[in-house]
Amino acid sequence: MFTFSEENYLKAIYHLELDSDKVISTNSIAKKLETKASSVTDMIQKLSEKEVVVYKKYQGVTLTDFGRKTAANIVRKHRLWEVFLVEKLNFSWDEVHDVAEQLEHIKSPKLIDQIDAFLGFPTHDPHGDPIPDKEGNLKTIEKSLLSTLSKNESGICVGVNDSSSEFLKFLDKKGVTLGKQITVLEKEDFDASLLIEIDNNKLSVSNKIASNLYIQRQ
Amino acid sequence: MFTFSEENYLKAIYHLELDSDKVISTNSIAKKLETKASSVTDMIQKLSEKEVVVYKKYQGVTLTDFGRKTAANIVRKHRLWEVFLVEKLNFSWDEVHDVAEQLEHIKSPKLIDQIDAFLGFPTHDPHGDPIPDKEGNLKTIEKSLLSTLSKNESGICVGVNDSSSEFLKFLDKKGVTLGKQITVLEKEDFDASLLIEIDNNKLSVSNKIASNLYIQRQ
DNA sequence: TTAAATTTTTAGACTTAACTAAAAATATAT
DNA sequence: ATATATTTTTAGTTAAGTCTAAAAATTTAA
Ligand SMILES: [Mn+2]
Ligand SMILES: [Mn+2]
Ligand SMILES: [Mn+2]
Ligand SMILES: [Mn+2]
Repeated sequence: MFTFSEENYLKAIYHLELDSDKVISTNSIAKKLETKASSVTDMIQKLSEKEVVVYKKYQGVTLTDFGRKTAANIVRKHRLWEVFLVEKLNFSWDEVHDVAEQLEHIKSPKLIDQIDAFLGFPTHDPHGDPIPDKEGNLKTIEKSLLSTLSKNESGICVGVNDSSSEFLKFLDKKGVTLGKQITVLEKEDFDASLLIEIDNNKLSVSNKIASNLYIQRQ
Repeated sequence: MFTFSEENYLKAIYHLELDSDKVISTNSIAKKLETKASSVTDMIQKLSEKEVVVYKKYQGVTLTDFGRKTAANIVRKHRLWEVFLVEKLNFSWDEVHDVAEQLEHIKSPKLIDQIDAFLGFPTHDPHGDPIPDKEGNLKTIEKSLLSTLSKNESGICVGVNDSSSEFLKFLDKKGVTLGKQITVLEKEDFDASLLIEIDNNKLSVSNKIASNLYIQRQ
């Protein structure tokens, strides 16, 4: 079994590997966990002892298969709990992350299996992120940042890149939620902002917004 | 905020106070938490600093109002989670305690309020124990140990004194569950065993069983 | 009421997971 | 290729929570 701290390190390394497929540096882990590089070195050495990461001094770290599966399982729990909170307990998508950060560490295989079944085996969490299966596999859907769409292209809003509470609340205010159809009406060269159509309304979105919204092209 | 360890100490003291209404000794806490008296002294001093207990060297400990409310809230969470696991996730009453021991430490007022509402504001947990309200008050129902009933008395099974998995599984096997009507047909002087009627069946129960089952007389 | 037994506290040590500061290794730039 | 900058590791502290062993206080028994 792993401590909370070990689980958080595993999850951080897992996420870093997913969006870089390179060896993960001490510093990048420190940045992600808002801790010091020296603390990371300590923990990495322990995780290496426990055979969840492969580590050579100064060479960064990679997850072993066992480590990756362990990490995926934590992410699985995190995302299933987020679905539960939204679907069953009337949480909004900007409120669930912090609670899920706690709930993901609860140790009970039966509990998470039952939550999964209770929710009807969801495949994605409230932010559009895929839920790893029990073996740790996740099927990613084809999705593109809104900022990469051309004029007149359209698609369905399927996820967010930034899932901070601020961004999510902003989207709520603008009426942008997952599942909505979006069409790019204009692209401004000047500031890379977009004029989009959503719910038969025109909405102007900055490049910052557009580079944090995932669209499934159609 | 309190650490897991502090919360467990608070809960232990709370339970000890409930079934003794005396000042609580260092040793009794150590026994309940399966730890050493010296560790208890350390922790008690910290809890005293935090003003959740009143402590004078060698004089034992009592909860302050704030401490009692804090402890009751942990028990509230524990029991609501137990109800959730049984009612919504198909756990049996002998499986829920260990998971609830973890879940009771999750910090999110909204979460527990929503669970409470989702469950329809239950008043008792799967073992018949009362669920403290948000102010920490618990209303206890009139109940007696089965062993205290006389011949020909009857009542409803409303709780267990021992909620170990072994005892609960044993009760399941014998068909004894909360809500069932029980009538005492015979009391044996020799070994204090009882012959009871339940579901139109006769069942012989030892004194050990009878002193761990709560009955609401009728 | 003194002695023995029990309970409780203190002192000192250990583990985990942080931190800072300094040393060592690696990467980058001249 | 050498100097500089950056990254990473090591060494040494700290705090929380536990432990054992010993001292102190309290309770019980003679
Ligand atoms: Mn999240
Ligand atoms: Mn999410
Ligand atoms: Mn319980
Ligand atoms: Mn219970």
